[in-house]
Amino acid sequence: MAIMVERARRDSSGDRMLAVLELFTVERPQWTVEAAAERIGVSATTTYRYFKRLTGAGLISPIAGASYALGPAIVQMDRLIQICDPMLRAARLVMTELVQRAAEGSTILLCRLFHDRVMCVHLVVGRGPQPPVSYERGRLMPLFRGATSKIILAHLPTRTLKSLFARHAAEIVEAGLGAGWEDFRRALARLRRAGACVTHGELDAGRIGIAAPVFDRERAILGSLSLVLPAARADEGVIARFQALTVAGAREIERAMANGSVSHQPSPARMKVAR
Amino acid sequence: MAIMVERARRDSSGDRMLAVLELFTVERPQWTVEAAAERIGVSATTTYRYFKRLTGAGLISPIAGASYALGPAIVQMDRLIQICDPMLRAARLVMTELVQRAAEGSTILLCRLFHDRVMCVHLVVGRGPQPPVSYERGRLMPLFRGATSKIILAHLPTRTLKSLFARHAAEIVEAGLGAGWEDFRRALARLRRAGACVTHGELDAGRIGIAAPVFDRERAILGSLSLVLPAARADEGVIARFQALTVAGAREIERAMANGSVSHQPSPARMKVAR
DNA sequence: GATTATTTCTCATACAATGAAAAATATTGC
DNA sequence: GCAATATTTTTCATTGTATGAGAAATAATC
Repeated sequence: MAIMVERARRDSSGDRMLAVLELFTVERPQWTVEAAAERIGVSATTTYRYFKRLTGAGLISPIAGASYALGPAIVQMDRLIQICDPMLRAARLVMTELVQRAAEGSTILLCRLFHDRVMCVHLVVGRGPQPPVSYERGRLMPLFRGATSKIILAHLPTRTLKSLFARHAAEIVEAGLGAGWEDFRRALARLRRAGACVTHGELDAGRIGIAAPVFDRERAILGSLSLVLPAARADEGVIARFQALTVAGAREIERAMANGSVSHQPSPARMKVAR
Repeated sequence: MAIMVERARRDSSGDRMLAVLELFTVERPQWTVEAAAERIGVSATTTYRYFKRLTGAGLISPIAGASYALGPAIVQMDRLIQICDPMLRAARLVMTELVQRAAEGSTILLCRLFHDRVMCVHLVVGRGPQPPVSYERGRLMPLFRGATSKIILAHLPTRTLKSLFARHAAEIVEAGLGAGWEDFRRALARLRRAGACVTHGELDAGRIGIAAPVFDRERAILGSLSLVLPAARADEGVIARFQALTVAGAREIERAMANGSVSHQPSPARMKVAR
């Protein structure tokens, strides 16, 4: 949740109520009113008011004594995303089919671009024993590392890339995406031309990532479909074959979105990204 | 989301920002600033401010043109619940094992009591073809209907039951849980004694629900474990056998919680419920 | 690169959030 | 079941910040 906190700090307005939500982390998933009050620097009275409102909205829920944890609205809204996100809807079946055809020990990921962050929104674990991938559903992925993110990055509008480069030049250089703007630009153009991105052990040691971009009807990038497989099983031929499968999967998702019972979410158009 | 809306209306304070979140429903999963402004009766300027804050917290995220949908923080926080809720952690394995032993066409549900609502937080679908259960993960369940809810209800503190009865007498009568307070009380006592609740087609026609209560270390009710199976496969003997399995599963969950790597969420004690 | 759509900024006003202490309500211990 | 304690809500005067209209800036579209 590091990024969320960082953003909150930047937010001009003193909206401390939403800051309460950001207190809930894996390290500390429950908070008392008192502890939260101290942490956000507000009186107990006001914190009681915040907790009451958040509880009313179902975002948090009381448990044990004076403690609160995240509440039912979170689960409810997550369901909404699962049901209504057209990309996720379309991808579900494609991913299940793809994983059957992939190597043993493979995992399929669907990642989505949210504004200027990438997150896994669906994951299918294939047959065969395997360690979990480190960026499971619900963890923000680094924007500049891993096949998944890189292939998305490669298809962001130039405007966006420029501002990203300005803000994250150091990270970009470190990730080996180019030493300067022109270099970066050329590296991404190469990825675009390839139609997919293959990385070796960038996020998880001993595993290969193969990612293909997923576009909306206006050809704007929505996210990516990735196949993660153990490096042990992969020679060049295998990689080439799975790359083709992944790209085909991405195209299938796009087709399913275009046809699909688009009853719920109409037409996702261009994605807005960091300025 | 009906209940959430209802609560919001009751809330004394004019916290219209959280009301924005409640606009996002299955029927309408994306909103423009303009539409939301009109709906909640606030100027466009203020609505832009709300949207900006919610976006900053990751609760919503811009897509297509002027539209917004639920954002990455929802998925993040849902992961937090999945990882940190001790009951859910403990139940995962138990449920997977239980579903193997259950009849074909069975589904296992883990439901949690949140304050005064019950919601499915984990679901495992067994082998064999079967229609989905109507209360999948993330949908609030009716408090007075279905085995899942009834067995939870039966173990709420008397105080709580009294206030629930006062507020929902009509519903309780309609659900056949008793015509008056004493009747209601006795019906619940019977359920408690039975140690489980079995219902026939109360939520889904043609299906039987078997639910066992799950308690925390202080013996306060946390939620329930349910087995849903097709009525076609169930005679009395089968039901008795699966009831035993379900109860055993609930006990196993409790044991796992007690032992379990309780690193994250310490000791969930007494559940606070509606006054 | 020009036009249009979307978002942010500015600023005066009013309304609502805030904190301390008291009152009410739950929870716990006996 | 009742007393003691912990937790939550209310009250009320004060300050502060949210609010809306329009202008300015920025981003999207052609």
